[in-house]
Amino acid sequence: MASPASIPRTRREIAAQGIRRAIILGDLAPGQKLREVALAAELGVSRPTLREALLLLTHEGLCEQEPHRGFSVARLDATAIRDLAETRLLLDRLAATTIAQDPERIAELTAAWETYAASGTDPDALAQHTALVAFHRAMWMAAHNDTLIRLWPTVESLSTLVLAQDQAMRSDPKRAIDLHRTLVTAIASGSADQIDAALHAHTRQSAEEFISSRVHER
Amino acid sequence: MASPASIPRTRREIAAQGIRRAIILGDLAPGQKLREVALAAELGVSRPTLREALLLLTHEGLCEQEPHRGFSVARLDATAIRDLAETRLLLDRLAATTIAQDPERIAELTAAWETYAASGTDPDALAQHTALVAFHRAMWMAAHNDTLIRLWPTVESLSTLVLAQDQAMRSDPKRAIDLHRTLVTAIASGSADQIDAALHAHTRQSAEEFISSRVHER
DNA sequence: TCCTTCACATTGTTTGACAATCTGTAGACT
DNA sequence: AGTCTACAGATTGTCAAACAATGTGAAGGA
Repeated sequence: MASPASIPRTRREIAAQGIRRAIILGDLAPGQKLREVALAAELGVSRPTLREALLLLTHEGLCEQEPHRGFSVARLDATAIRDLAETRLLLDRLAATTIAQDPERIAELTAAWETYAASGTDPDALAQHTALVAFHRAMWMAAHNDTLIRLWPTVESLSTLVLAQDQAMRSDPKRAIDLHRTLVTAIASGSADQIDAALHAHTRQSAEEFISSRVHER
Repeated sequence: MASPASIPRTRREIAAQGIRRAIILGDLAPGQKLREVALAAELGVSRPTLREALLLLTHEGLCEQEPHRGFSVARLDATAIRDLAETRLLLDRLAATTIAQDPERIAELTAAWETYAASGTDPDALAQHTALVAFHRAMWMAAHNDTLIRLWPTVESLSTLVLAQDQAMRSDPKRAIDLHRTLVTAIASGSADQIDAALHAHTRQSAEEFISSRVHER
């Protein structure tokens, strides 16, 4: 979701949302070519509008575009996944430490976690994913850092791609909720060490697990 | 420049480049509304193509779009500038420490600095800006971190906006080159403390200077 | 003076089309 | 037979013109 908090107002946004959904659900596999006419027809929008949507997704990182070869669903290798984990760790820490300095922002974060915990056990994979992503987005927004807000769409889509590439990533929902509660608690405590520990447990470990679960690479 | 290293192959890219240039040069002021028909005519492209270009710039952060109110040149307040400085500090450090671990990457960085030093004193403001930006881009690319590469366009455009908002930022070119040589040296030395010091001197101090130089805010 | 209403301007989107480029296949050549 | 070349089809990049939806500003009324 590029404009996540806001309800899509334009047909372009609706189209983009539909494609994101298809990628998350696995209906569009990484690397798959996206033929404009067919997609436009399927989504019920014109080709120019579809192209605007695809361009949006390309900039988010969900799609790729080569001149005269069109758009395709982006593909991540193990290195890219590790890079994402490393970078996210830094930025998550920035968000976390910023939040930790302001009780009001801690309250925001706690509220976000409660929302997530309430709907994070939904049996539907998409709903689960959406809830988890919403929590992380809320965390970045709670930091009230303008640059983080701008960088979020790219980070969100990269994360989504990682999840979309392998169902194995969607492991135990309850364990995930616990993991994030630990993070919220750590932030509320204000202890830098606790925050670091929780973040490592969260981001890095997840990525390592994910990579090691994949034997083959292209 | 969203696709900076590559020569623009499509008319969309040419249009985007033209708009970026106008913003950097100050021909398009922050906050200014961008009327599609006029701009399209001026750039010699059709309205749909122009919209694709504007969408690109919007995602980079150079422009903003409100539904049915169109596109305008983005505007940054003091807080946003400080946020950018803080976030860049983190990511620059990631790039720097990554580079420091590999002699080959250090060589890449050094080569980039030499290129920058050679053309950084150009009297033309645009050329100066381009050279400086190219150095920073090269630094992020030299880290070979996939996520950094993806995040760069956004960071670059935010930085460009900061520069575009005030000519005062474009201070002494020679001093700037020295500042960056210090950074390169620090990275080559591999000392984390030296890297941190150089980065602080670079990013943060520049931003603070910039903010303090501006009395008024909107 | 302030608010409402309406015409105008601009955006969001569509349709249809054409040139440029890519892709895959069939035929020519070694 | 295997490899290269040329062509036809498919797909993309771009354009032109148009219409509906929404925003904006000015004229008129309370």
